[in-house]
Amino acid sequence: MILDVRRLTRNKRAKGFFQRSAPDVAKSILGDCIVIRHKDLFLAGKIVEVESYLGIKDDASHAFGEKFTERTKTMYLCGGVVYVYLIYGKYWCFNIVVSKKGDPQTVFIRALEPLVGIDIMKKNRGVQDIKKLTNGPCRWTQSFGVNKSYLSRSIISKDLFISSPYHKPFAIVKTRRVGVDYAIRSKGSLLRFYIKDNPFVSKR
DNA sequence: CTCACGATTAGA
DNA sequence: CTAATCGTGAGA
Repeated sequence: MILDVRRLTRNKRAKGFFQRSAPDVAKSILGDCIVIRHKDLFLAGKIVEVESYLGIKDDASHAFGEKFTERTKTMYLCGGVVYVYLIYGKYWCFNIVVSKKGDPQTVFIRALEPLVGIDIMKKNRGVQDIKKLTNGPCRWTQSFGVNKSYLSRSIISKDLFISSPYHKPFAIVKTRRVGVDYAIRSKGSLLRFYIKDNPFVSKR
């Protein structure tokens, strides 16, 4: 399968795709590619692991109980923009805001399979092992050079978009979300989805 | 202004 | 298993 940027651009996901519930978007985005322009080159990876966050009623969500702060206000925008935040003082977590304006649901991208620009990813992350470039939520963002400047950016643009250039059939595994045991009420919900047997899914 | 902490990772 | 590391948010 040849994956050039032209082909990726032709199959771009449109605005309406993101105006649905987080679990719906999360499941249908599996197997898609995320494409990010890095300087004058494009980086791309296949989305192999995601989680959905349900917003106001989800006690694992930053927007639980209608929490509205400088950080979370982006989550209340209309679906189709990026929500990034810094964790542990050094890593960036990348989410896509979905659903309608005022309903802060998000899809958290946890792992990719590297496709285009692998040499740049190695350089950005300072790691040579391809298996460790993108197999975690803050590993792939490091490889792709994601930082605070991505906050509130559109996920339907020339330099940053989701593409569905092909879809080989695959099985989807549903599990509990990772690292949200503090969420008494929703920690047991099956809101994490990944492609069965894909070697780039993050380790527990 | 102060201070506890995290949707993780690397390393012992 | 634990330390790292700092912006954010809640509270004084």
